[in-house]
Amino acid sequence: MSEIRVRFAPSPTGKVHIGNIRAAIYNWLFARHTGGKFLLRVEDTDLERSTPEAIQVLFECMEWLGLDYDEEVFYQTKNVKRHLEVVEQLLASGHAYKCEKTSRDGKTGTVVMFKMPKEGVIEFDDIVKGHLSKKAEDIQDFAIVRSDGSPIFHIANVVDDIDQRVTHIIRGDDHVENTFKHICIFKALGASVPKYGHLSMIVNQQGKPYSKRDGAAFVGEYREQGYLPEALFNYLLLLGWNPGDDREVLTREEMIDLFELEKVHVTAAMFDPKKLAWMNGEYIKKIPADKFKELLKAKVNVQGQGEEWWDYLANQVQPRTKFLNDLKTSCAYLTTDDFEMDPKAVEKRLAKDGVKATLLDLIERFSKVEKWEAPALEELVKGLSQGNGMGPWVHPIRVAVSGKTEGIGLFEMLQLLGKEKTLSRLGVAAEKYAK
RNA sequence: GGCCCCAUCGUCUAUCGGCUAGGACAUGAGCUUUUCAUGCUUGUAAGAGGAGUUCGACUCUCCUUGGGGCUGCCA
Repeated sequence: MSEIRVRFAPSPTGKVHIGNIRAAIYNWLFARHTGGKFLLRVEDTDLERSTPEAIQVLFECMEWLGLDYDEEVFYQTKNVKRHLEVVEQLLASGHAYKCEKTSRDGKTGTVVMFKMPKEGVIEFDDIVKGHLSKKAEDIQDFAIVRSDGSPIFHIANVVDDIDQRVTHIIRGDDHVENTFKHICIFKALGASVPKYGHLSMIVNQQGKPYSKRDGAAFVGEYREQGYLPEALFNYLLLLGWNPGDDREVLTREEMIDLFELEKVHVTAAMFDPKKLAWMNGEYIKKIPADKFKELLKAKVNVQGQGEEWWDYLANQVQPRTKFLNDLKTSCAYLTTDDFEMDPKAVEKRLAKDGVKATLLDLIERFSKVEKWEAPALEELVKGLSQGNGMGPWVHPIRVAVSGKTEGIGLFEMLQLLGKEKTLSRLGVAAEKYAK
């Protein structure tokens, strides 16, 4: 019984497309689930785009998502000699022939063509798409070596899969047609044909392949925007697969345990940034409190506060955060007195008749408070409202103190700011904005 | 044009012939006697169309329609 071996074989272009990385995720999960090996092959035959930097980006994306691979990285360019040897073999056995051809851009030269069978049916059982077949006559001979002598994808891909002893090829839908060709190469070489699983595409709202025009299409962009790798991983996994019950947020262990290629969907899936955002929030809530506090400290620059203060803030902020990158702006009022005032908020809550009097009254009352803590402050304002809504007090305070209409609990916010800052900001608001 | 594939709420999906068609995101309403980017309750919302098989079809078959992929000296 030979072990299961799968590979992720991207061509490094400097960016890793989400559809591509989903294929990597499925390969990885399949390998981990079955106890097989997950291999990384860099198809770097396009010398112009395959720079060391581009390969580095690939590695970083893999690592960010926790896609660790077994065995050494396999570089396609290092196997060119083998590719060409195999072509000689095909030439000798009559499975390939040389031919004069004119390319699209008008260059004429001699290429090596693979000779397709002229009759019969080529078929295979795709693990996700089911039985697929095609008449041999519907597939034309195709080039495997360019006129400059370099091997083409089809031959390189197959030879590498043979050399890496790949047993299952899990890749994008766009390779289905190639598969019929590749199977013929495997057979011509007397090699065993691997099993295939073709993944549907990730599409945009128009049902077209998801591209950079539709939003963030590359892994790096999600990283920059402050998405958690676990959230992207989980979301991409759900785009075409589910555990068979209502669970959606899954631990890595559950994913490995439950993943089955047979259950992967055949249909294309539309990418929904909103659901990803929701999932990111779910993962942010799962961050251990201590770790979240450290992340918060890194994003929000406030000096001279103790651990207790940070714990309190983190506790307030964590459940309301969907993107770590938002922390800096959502907490801006804590880091500087020169924070931005939302004009709409000012207009709605401060620039109204009577607000000035309210604020001045509050300043007077607040300045008498000795124990500057949220519950006491809340009691005070509650007393003012006399059982009616606290809106007339709460809204102006919030805007005066933070410049926004939204954020953490108001009284918690005041406690965190401290008495002095609260009073001075109420004063500024009364002078500058209120009527 | 030719070949191949696909089709359940707006979106991701459950259903492997018995369905009052379930869940999640989004969205509407309400509650949490302050904010919401938290939490809870709740509403709207789906089987493309047509034949057939069957006691019974979202589930099986065929056709139509619609969508996608491929058709390179790209991968």
